[in-house]
This record gives sequence, C-alpha cells and structure tokens, in this order.
Amino acid sequence: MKIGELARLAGTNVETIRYYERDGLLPVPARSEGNYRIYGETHVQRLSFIRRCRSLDMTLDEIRVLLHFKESPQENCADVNRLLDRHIGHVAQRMQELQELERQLKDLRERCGEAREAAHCGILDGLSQAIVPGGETASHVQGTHRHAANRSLAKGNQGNQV
Amino acid sequence: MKIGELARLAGTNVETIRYYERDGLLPVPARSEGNYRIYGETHVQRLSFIRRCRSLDMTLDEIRVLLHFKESPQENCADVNRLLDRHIGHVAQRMQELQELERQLKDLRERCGEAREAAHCGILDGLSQAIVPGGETASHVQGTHRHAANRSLAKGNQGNQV
DNA sequence: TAGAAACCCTTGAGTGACTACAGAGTCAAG
DNA sequence: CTTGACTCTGTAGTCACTCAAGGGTTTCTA
Ligand SMILES: [Zn+2]
Ligand SMILES: [Zn+2]
Ligand SMILES: [Zn+2]
Ligand SMILES: [Zn+2]
Repeated sequence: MKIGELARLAGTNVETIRYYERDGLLPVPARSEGNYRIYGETHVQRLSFIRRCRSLDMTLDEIRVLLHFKESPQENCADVNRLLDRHIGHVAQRMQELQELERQLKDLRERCGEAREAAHCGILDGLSQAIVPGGETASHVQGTHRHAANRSLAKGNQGNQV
Repeated sequence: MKIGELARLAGTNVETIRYYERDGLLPVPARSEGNYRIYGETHVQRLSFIRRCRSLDMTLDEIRVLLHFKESPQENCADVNRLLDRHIGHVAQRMQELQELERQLKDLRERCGEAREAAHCGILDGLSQAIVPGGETASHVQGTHRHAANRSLAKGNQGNQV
C-alpha cells in the first residue's frame, strides 16, 4: 500500500509518517518504480502502536523504548513496567499542577464579578500582585495550551480501527 | 538598572527578557553609553505581570490582551473577564483529558503485574490493541511532558517578591 | 593601573512533535 | 491526452523560550 492508505488505516497524516521515518521510528520502506513508499501490514501495526502511545501522551523517546521491547520478545519486560509507572507519574504530576492552577485562576476570577472600568478590574489588580510561592515541582508535563499542531492527534484517532 | 537586575527582580532569565522585547511584550528600553539596556520600575512591574500570567499557563497572546487593558484603564474589562473564563476552561479541559489518560494508563499497567518475557507483557499487548475511541476534545491544553526549557518558569518564580 | 572577572551585546541555532507549503514528478480514470 | 488525485523532496514555521559563540563594557581587585 502507499503512504495515503497507511495514513488512513493508522489515523495519522502523511507528513507525520514521513517525519517518523526521518526520526527513525518507522523503518525505511521499499519503494515502487515511481519512487513511492510501499508499506505492508507490519507498518500498519507499528504505526498504530506509535499512535496509540502518543494518544497516551508518551514522548517519542518513551515510545522508542517500548518499540525496542516489542522487537525483543525474549527480554524481560521490567523496564516496560517501570516506564509506564514513571509515565503515569508524569500525568499525575501534571494533574496536580493543573489543579493548583485552576484554584488560583478561580480565585482570581472572583475578584471581578462583573465588567467595569479596566482601572478597577479585580483581575488585572490581582495579576499585578506578588505570586503565591506555591511549591513548584519539576515534572516534565507540559503547559495548558494545545495548538493546531497537536489537534491532529485527536482528529487522527477518531474512527481508526486497526 | 541593567538587564541582570531586572531579571533578578522579576525572577526571569536574561535571555527571556530580550526575547520578550523582540516579541513586543516589553517596550524597547533606553540604552546606556556602552549600549546596555536600562530599565526602571515600570519595566519591573510589567515583566512581573507577564511572568505571573505565564505561571498561570497563559499564552503570550492571552497576556498581550491583558497588557492592553492594563494600558487602557478607561476601557471596559468585560474582555478580561471573558479571557480568564476561557483560560479557566482551557485548564479544566486539559485536566479532564489527563484524568481519562490516567485511567487508561492505570488499566494498562494492571495488565502486567510483575516482570516477565516481553513477548507476554500485558502492557505491550494492550498497546497493540485498538484504541478506545474516547471523546477527543479539542482544547488547546498541551501534552504531558515538561522539558528543560519550561522548567525555568518554576525556577524563575521561586523567591521573587515584587 | 593592569588585568581578571562579571556582566552585557548580537546573531543564530536548537528544543518536541509535528504541520504546511512550494514545486516537481507519478499514476489512474475518462 | 488531459485532468485530478496522489506522491516526492526540501524547507520553513509553530511556541516559548534556552544556549552558545564571539565579541564589547564595566567593575573589582592586586
Ligand atoms: Zn512520560
Ligand atoms: Zn474585570
Ligand atoms: Zn488559555
Ligand atoms: Zn510487563
């Protein structure tokens, strides 16, 4: 199959597939006479695995480790389990941060019940005061804004059935 | 004061200040004879405001809007309130996503109680199956991994008192 | 007063995980 | 034989910074 069909089957977009190839996550595929990439069932499996991991917010490096173990079935999976535990920790950590954020933001929001002159807006006032020195933890979980770039993951995962 | 002192006072690093200037968030400051940037109290205020907003995970574009209202005290602050409401929504949305993620990850984790051959690891198996087509929502809240780049925000905010 | 250390300058590249585009080539249907 | 859908490579852009090279300036100290 060509790249477009692989993309459809795995709920990915074509550029992402080429990106994964460049990045070493997908093996370099055979080429047709016309220089088109040619894929088989194994590629669908592997790409689907990657996308599933990505939908669980793993990094490509985390995924690389998992792929290694998929390809070395005789090795002990203790590292897989550890990786997952650590990643669950990453998610939990970020959730805590976001909870604290939500609390602060709601506090702030209450400072301006209804619209008035910006000069007396409780929100702007609140933002002008010192930060509560909340325990900043160093998780590797990212910020609060998902941009166009990331939305394709959600889009890609709709209606894919491997 | 010079850029280093501003950085100290606002809990930022120097490169970030120059970046904000390039990006139009901070006004172009006066220069000394030796071509050093010279700042005053207003810069400290403005930069602290920006950093406080960033610590609440707002985007620079969201912050630009807030800065506009800080500079137009006679305007009505309804947009400020709306912006904050929307941003609270961003955070809440991401928290829901992460809760769903955590659930899926914990399910997955239970599939491999203790280490064994990778060939029979319940986690790798689970990741090889179809995705639960969970309701993917299009928030703008980002992923699960915070990298070195972002950690400075936490670091920067420690012990700053404007 | 010399020289070292600390600070500052600009420019350009790198981060993660992609997306988007330009300009070209390939292929199947009508 | 043309149209249109698909594919190719290569490059640049996203966000909010961070880092480094290779210089200049200021300040402290011997
Ligand atoms: Zn992780
Ligand atoms: Zn208000
Ligand atoms: Zn927001
Ligand atoms: Zn296992």
